[in-house]
Amino acid sequence: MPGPIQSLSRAAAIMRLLAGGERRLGLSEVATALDLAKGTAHGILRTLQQEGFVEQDPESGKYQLGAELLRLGQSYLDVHELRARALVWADDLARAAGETVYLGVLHQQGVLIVHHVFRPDDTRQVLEVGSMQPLHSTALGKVLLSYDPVARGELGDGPYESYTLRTLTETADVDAECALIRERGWADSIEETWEGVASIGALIQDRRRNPVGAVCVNGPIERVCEDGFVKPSLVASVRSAARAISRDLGAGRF
Amino acid sequence: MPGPIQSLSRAAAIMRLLAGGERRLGLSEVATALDLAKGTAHGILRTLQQEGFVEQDPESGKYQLGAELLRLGQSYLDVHELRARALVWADDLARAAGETVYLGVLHQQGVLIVHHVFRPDDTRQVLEVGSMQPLHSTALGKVLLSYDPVARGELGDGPYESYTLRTLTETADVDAECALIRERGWADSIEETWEGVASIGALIQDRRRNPVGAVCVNGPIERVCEDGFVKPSLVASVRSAARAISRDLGAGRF
DNA sequence: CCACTGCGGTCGACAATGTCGACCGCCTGT
DNA sequence: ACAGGCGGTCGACATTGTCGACCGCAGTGG
Repeated sequence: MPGPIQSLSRAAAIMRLLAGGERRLGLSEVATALDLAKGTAHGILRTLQQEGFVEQDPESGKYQLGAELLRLGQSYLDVHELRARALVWADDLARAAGETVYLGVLHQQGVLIVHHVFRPDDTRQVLEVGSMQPLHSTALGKVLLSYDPVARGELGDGPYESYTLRTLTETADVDAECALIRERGWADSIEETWEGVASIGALIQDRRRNPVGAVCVNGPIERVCEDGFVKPSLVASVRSAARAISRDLGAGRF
Repeated sequence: MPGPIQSLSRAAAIMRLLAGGERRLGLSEVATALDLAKGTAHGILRTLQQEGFVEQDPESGKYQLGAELLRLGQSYLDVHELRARALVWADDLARAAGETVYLGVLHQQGVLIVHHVFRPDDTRQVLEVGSMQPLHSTALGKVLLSYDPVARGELGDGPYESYTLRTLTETADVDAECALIRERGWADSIEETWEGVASIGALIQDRRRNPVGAVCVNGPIERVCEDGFVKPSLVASVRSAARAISRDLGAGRF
C-alpha cells in the first residue's frame, strides 16, 4: 500500500497548523485552511482530542495542541541515542568554553535542537530544546548542509531568507561556504542569524560515518570572536567534543 | 460521525506503544502487540514516518518515535496559557523557597509536568518537563485529586501502586486525605513517592474557578520539613504563589 | 552449503470506512 | 427579532483503508 493514509496525513496537517498559529483555531478556520469539509475536519479533531493530541477550550470551542504531544516528545528524547551519548560531552564543552552549547539534528528544512546546555553561571535563559533553527544561517545548519546530502536537498535553491546583513541568501554563496566547511572540518556563523551572536559547530557521525547531527557553542560575538574571526581555542574545543561524541557512537574505530 | 477515526486511533496507539517500550520496535512486534495485520501496521507506520512522527533505524528496520513530536510538544508549551502566566511566579517561588518548583496539569491518569524551575544554585538537575507523576502519592497529584472530579474519576478504585512505606494505597485513605486537603487548602507529600523527598502543593484555578493545575515545591525532607511536618513558611509561599497565578488567569475578582 | 525461519515490505480484492454537503441548534451582535 | 456565524450532527455514497497471502532477503542451524 504505497500511498500514505489520507486521514493520518490530514491529522498531521491539522496539528502542524495548530502548532503554527500561535493562537487557538476554530473548527471552521481549520477546515477552510486545509480545504476540508467541516464534517471531515471535525471527525479528525474529535479523534485527536480523544487521544490527547488536541485540546478544546470549553469556553470558546476553539482547538489547540494537547498534552499528549509533550509527553511523547519527552519520550522521543528519552530514546534518542545521540542525545544520550552526547549529554556529558556537551556539559564538558559548555564548561570548557564558558558558553551555551546546542546539539541539533536535521529535521525537515531546519535543525531541531535536541539538547541545550545553559551558559555556566549566568542570567536566566530559555530552554531551546524542541525549537528549530534555519539551515543556511547557523553553525549547526551549515555543518549539516555541508555533510548531509539530504539536508542540502531539503534546502533547495533560490534566495534564502535574510535575518541580518551577514546572512548568506544566494545558493552559490552557501554552496561555496559549505565547500570551505568540508575542507577545514568546522563551521561558524558570525551574526548571520542574530545580531551580536556568533557560533561554532562541528559534525557528529555514527558508526557507519553517516552524519547524524551537530554540536555548537553559541555566545556573544565579543566573547566568541577575536579580530573578526572566531577564537581558535573554541574551534578546537568544539571539534574535540564532536569527535568524542562520534567515538561514543561507535565511529571512533580509526 | 460520532465514531473515532479508526486509523487515527490506531496510529495513536502505535505511538504510545513506541513511547512505552524504551527500545525500538519492529514492524511485526507492533502488529502483534496491537493485533493488527502486518500490512495495516505498515501503512500507518509509513505515513507516520513520512510525517516525521516516527523514525526508522535504517540498519535494523525498527521503529522509534520521531522528531516532529518534540517540535509539536514544544509548540504545546508555547501556547499553554497557564504555563505562560505561571513562569514568573514559579521563578519567584523557587527563589523564595530555595527549592525546586513544579507546575503540573492533569493528563490521563497522572500529573504532567509542564514547567520546572531548578533549585537555585545547586548541582546538575534533569529537566522533568514532559514527564508524568502519579496522582495518589504526590503533592501535585493529591491537589488535583481533591479539587478536580475528573482526576478523581481517572484514578478509579482499588489498591494503588506503592512506592515507599508511606504511600497511601487504599481508596479510603486517599479520599480521607483529599477531604483534609480541601479543608485546609493545600497538600503535602512526605516520602510518599521518593524516599527522602517532601513536597507541598496548592491549586491553581482559572477565571471560572475551575481547577486547571497545581504548583508545588519539592525538596529534601531535611529542608522542607521540621519535626515531622512541612514548614509553615513554605506552605504560605506555595499558597500565595498559587493564588497569584490564579489571579493572573482571571480568577482573582473576589 | 542449503533449507528454513524470521524479518520488513508489497500487492490486489473487498467492503468497511472516512468523507462530503446539507442540516441543526446555539450564541452574538445588530 | 433577526441574520450570520459558530461548533456539531446526520446519512448516503464511493473512496479508502484494511486484510491475508505473497515476495525477497538475512541470519542460522543442521
